[in-house]
Amino acid sequence: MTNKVKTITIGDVAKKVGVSKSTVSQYINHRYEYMGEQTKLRIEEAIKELGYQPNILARSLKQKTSKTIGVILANIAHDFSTQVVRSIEEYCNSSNYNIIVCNAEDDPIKERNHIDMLRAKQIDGIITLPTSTNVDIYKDLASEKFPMVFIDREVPNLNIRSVMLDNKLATQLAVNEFHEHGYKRIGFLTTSIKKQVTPRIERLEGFAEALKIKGLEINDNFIKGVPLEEIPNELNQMMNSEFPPEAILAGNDLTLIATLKYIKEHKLSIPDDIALIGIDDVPFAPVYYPELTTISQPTSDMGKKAAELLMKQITGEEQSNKLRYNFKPNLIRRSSC
Amino acid sequence: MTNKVKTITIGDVAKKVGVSKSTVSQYINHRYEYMGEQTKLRIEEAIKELGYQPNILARSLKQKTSKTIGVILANIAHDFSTQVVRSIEEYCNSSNYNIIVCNAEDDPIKERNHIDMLRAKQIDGIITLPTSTNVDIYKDLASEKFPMVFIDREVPNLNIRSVMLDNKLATQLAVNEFHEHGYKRIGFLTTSIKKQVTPRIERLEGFAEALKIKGLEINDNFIKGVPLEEIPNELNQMMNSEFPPEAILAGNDLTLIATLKYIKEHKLSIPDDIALIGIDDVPFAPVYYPELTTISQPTSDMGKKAAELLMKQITGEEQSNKLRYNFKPNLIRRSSC
DNA sequence: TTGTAGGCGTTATCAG
DNA sequence: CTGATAACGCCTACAA
Repeated sequence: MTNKVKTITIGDVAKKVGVSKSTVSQYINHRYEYMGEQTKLRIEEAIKELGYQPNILARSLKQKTSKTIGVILANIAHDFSTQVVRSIEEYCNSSNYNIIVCNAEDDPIKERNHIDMLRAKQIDGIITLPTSTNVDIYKDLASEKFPMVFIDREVPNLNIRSVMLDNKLATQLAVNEFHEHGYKRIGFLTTSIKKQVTPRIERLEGFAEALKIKGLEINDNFIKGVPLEEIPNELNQMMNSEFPPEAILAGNDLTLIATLKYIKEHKLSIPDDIALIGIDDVPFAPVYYPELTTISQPTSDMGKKAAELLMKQITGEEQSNKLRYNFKPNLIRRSSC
Repeated sequence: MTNKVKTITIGDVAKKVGVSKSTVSQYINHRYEYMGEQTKLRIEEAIKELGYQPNILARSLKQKTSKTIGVILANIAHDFSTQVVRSIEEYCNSSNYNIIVCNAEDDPIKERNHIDMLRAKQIDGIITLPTSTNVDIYKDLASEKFPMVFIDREVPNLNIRSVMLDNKLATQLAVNEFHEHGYKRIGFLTTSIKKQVTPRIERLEGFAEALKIKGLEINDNFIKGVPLEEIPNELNQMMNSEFPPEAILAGNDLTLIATLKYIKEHKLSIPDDIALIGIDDVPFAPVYYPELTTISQPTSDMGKKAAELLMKQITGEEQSNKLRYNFKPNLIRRSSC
């Protein structure tokens, strides 16, 4: 075993100073009000000398709050995830909360394990990013009124707040942009396989609606949600159909790259052979040839909002009944369309 | 306050079944050996009915091990970081450990806070990715023999294992590749401002050595480690010098993108006006025009190794005295050079 | 095979 | 202003 130095406790400090544990505890928790200046200083010194560090576990056990929240990511590989995590962490740290980040790798089993683990660790709340299709996991938590916020997912009848992109608007922005440039046959590709999940539904709705408004044809063969590996196949089918799409909307960063790969391999040119817009403003968008037009999500605002909502739940602060917090996507016009 | 459902404990289960707490504890810890099949089943049932979940905090408090390790990232924005985290988590989860990921945002203060927090939470070990320059923080931990592994950083005389890229080789691969293509004046740009830190030293050494071997000139003005924002400036100076570099080695993903931006803005062409190699195989490298030659790091192997080494320290398993575990970079030849 | 008792390190209550 | 004492939920001897 590792030669762990004997853990030094509040008792050791107390003994050294010659006061009781309670007094030291007061000190640690900054309740100096009725504390002699002398004792205060002596405790301070003793703590330094002994290198004492409070055991948060013990505190949490007693206080029934761990000052920690869990963040479950569907897939940490998406830029969106890491960006959101950054702002969640920033917000939480400034409220003296810590976060435990979990990566579900798009695997519902892992997701459930993570949730169990987090609960067992007595975390005070959970922020979840879009994961798999199994939303029912969360029903129990919801019925216990366990503090929880979703990002990019809504579950009906569950009374859980969601921080969402305005998905309809996102696809509409794209379609309108395509339309302005004269493209008529527009495809929509994404890796989301979750048919029933809000973002997908909304994006499709927005997509279809926008096409309709512009008087463009809706072709189901050009609208696909498939695992990443199958993107090339789908593209192949689309592009080899009689009237192939002239423009493609890529649903996220990974889809975008897969599409670019296809385009490159088939020596197509953007936007002449095929126009392109990606949802998520990838870091290389402005340096690509041509520069890529994208729809950006306000990731850091979204993360912050989620953290804020969760904190309010945890602390029991008053909050509105609003269940959905919509964030506007932003079209960044560059040259791929 | 949130209407938390009364937490149900091991005692509740015991009461319901009509046995003692210890028996239930036995069950939870899979020590069925001397347990009646009956009791076992009844406990199982009771646990389900009550929805009992063990409180890991309490357990950790008793057992003095939290089955959790901390991972401190210098900056989660680097692809390298997230990739490493993924494999660390994978390894740990399979050993029934959890990880707490912290992002220092390149800020030493945040780093220190994270360390304090992690220790207070009684984590069993720490894996740290390259952070700031203040290595002394770790000296205390080292002297306590606190389980710890570095990635991409070595600290002399500290007896802490490090998982490293073979940095010398990385720059040599690049220089050799440049040389083979006939480039003579080669620049090296990176965001690392930590002068004393191993990777930087090694990369510079490797870089200089390789230049020397190839009989190329070493120009200090072409070798720069500056904050990301200043990359354009540095490039500007280099490119406007009398004999500007014909090739640039970008030290990481962010530097690469900044460099590409400069190149684009100045309408330079790759590799004719300027050849380019990036350390870190960015996801868009194969779809860029031209495809980008990169030096990839075996991120997932490195993460796994780090986790493995840490676990051995934690469990006290025998291990070699080797302090540095070197991983070979890999040149991915594409068309930017 | 199961129960009892004590303790892990902290905080809360209430008395002094 | 400070100190005893009893929890928090769990685990581990040891006893029965």
